[in-house]
Amino acid sequence: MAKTRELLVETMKQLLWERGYDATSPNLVLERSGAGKGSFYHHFKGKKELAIAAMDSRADELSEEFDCLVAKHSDPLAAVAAYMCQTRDASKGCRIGRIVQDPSLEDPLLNAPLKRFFGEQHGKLTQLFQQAQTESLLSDALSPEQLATLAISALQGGFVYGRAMQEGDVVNDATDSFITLLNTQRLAE
Amino acid sequence: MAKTRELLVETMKQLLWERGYDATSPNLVLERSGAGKGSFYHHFKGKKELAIAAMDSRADELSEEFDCLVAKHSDPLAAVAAYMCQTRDASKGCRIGRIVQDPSLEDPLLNAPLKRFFGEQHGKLTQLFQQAQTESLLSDALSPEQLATLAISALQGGFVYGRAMQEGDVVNDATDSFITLLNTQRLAE
DNA sequence: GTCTATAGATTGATAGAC
DNA sequence: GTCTATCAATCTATAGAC
Repeated sequence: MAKTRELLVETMKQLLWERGYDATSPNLVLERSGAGKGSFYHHFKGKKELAIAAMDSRADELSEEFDCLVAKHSDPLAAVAAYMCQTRDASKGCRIGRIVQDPSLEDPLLNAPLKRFFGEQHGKLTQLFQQAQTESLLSDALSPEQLATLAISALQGGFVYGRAMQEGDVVNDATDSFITLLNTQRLAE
Repeated sequence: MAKTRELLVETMKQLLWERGYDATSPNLVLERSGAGKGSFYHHFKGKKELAIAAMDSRADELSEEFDCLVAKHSDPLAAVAAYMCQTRDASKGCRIGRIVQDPSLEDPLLNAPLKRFFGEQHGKLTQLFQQAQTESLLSDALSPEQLATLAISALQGGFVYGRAMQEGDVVNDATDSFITLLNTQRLAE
């Protein structure tokens, strides 16, 4: 079936989340998906190509989740808060940021989906903060770009810190702290 | 010489920084240090034991750096700012946070040095923020613990985001943004 | 399009001479 | 305390039958 390709991509997405790129072998993908080696190398040139397809798919999925969540809020700062304060588990790691530190990710081809995702995410957050300032909901002590950078970093760093401390909840302490600090910059209407 | 052990630890520290734990093979340590396999397995039970020694050494080194820097500032918020805004390079990664996401770091023995370091760092930062609030230099909109969590996360997340974007400077955008936002919480004297 | 068998390199670790 | 030679396992990938 043509679905074998899709099955391999979905399995790779799961394994990239659980173990990252370097620690995920083609054998592991095949064992978990039930596919055979021949299928794998028929659909993909190798591990790298499959991983790129999986990361692109993951990036699209997370982007869509973000857009859906933002669409539910007319207040741009409420949208940011809703995004940041979703319940997460640092022991599992970020579905996409999890991979960033793998040595192989220095390869520009492998890194491209990550760069695209984080770039787009930064743009979307910048736009929300920009809108909040335009609507006089937010002080201009920081630029929209600075706030977007800090939002992304607080989230990604919360995952790192939480995993190091072996406490999955810590990632939400980090995001909650960011939102609390951000709320001190709200302007009265 | 007894210095071979020390040489292996230093080489491992460098490689853990450059490549993390899983991607660093004993062979690589030996090749770079010039030591032989016999020496390695004479001084250490294996890769894991060497890595723990290297991480403990790194944690002590970074802790000492932090203490030296803090000792130079009587204003606790100036100390935090000086620490956060040191020039860093995300492409190299954090000398210790770099390793957190490696799959093998789920092993509690391997993770212990990281947990110790980040725990201590959080304690020291909490104390600085606590002191700032006691001296009425800082608003109490956020607890000292929350601010410490956010400081650590902004730094670690800045490394992740910067590496994903392949722009080493981005880590300092993240830390600068945190300090700028923190400074809005300074109280007039 | 899928399978099994196998290749060649590298992994972490051990053996045994010196 | 240090060396070289070697091990079994695993890695990414290929070959070739069906």
